[in-house]
Amino acid sequence: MSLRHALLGLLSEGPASGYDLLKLFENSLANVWPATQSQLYGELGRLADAGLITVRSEGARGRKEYAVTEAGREELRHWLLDVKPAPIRRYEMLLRVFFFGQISTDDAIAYLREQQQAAEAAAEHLAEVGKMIAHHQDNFTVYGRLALEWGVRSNRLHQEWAEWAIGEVKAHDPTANTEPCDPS
Amino acid sequence: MSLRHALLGLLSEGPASGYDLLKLFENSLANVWPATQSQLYGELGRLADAGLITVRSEGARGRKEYAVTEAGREELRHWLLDVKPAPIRRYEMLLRVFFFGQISTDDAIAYLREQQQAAEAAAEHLAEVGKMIAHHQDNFTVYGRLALEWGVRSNRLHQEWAEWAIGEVKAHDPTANTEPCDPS
DNA sequence: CTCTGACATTCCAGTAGTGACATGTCGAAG
DNA sequence: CTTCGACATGTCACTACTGGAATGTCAGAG
Repeated sequence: MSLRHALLGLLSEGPASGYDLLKLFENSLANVWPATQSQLYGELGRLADAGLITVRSEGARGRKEYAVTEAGREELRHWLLDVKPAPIRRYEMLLRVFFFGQISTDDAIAYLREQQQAAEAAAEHLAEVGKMIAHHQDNFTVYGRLALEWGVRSNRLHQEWAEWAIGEVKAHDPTANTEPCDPS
Repeated sequence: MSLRHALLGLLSEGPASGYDLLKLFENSLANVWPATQSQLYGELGRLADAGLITVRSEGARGRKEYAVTEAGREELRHWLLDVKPAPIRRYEMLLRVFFFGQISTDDAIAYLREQQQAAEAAAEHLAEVGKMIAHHQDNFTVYGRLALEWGVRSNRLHQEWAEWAIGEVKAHDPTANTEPCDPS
């Protein structure tokens, strides 16, 4: 049910069409809550049915400009203040780690290296986002920067963990690599 | 499609029934990939239909003991080696941060404090898991500890970020109450 | 004038996950 | 001998999300 609130939040900053919202999503919320076009339009319809938003005007090309209603604003506040965010529970990347026993030590290390590189790439992407929004000062961007910093730190964690995990895997099976291990 | 591979992975360590797998899940994989009972049984059926696992024997109370087939082992290896894990993209917690403009600074800070506490609680939970598995030495546990360490670091990140973000929010609106309940 | 590309919406089939319910067996304790 | 809790599986309705296709409008470039 979070897309619903993401849309209410975006519309709280000003009226917009489905198409506008789709564009807005791309370089902001999509980083923390992606949504496809079909999902977005569907949700807008349901939101309108529920009276949380209204069609403020119909423009050219069938464009419908939506605006939040008072009920919508209320719902958004309620969600922000009273509903606890669901913690993340699914980590496909970590799931595989449990099964390292099924592959060779070298393959496991290669997997971890890839993860490290993926985090590096993600860090570059975030740096770009940071540059793009560097001169914006709207509410949305100001607070979005908090999320951005989370991303930066998260990527660092990812990289450092992978480094450490490679060490652990090597220590557990020293035959895989040049690093010797004490034969007590 | 990850539950499929989680089950193949569990069965790779030895045959088990749906019920057994459900229990196994609880204190290991559920931390990185939760699944409900209905999902699990459903997936076992599909896995058997696909020939990736077979019913090795039927015991008392309708118990069906499943074992991986060669095709299943192959599929698991393929997934481990060739399929890139999907990165995490949904952070309900961060989504709300974008909308801090809709609530008071004090409420935003309270939200971040709650997040910090949630991370603390999660850290305690992981510490317990760590204690529980301290003396196990199976493959599963050994590699699971890598995932556990990720969790520990992740919680630390969560807490430190929240601390930092509170500072940022305060800096952005200095009228907010700075030391809420410290009478020193 | 025509074509292209951005604007703009709607619908649909399919998959994954949730939560609840229904059903039944077996061993052990009282 | 009954009842209770662990064992054990199956089914259903619902929601969220994915990916793709279909449809059409309008402005500006050539």
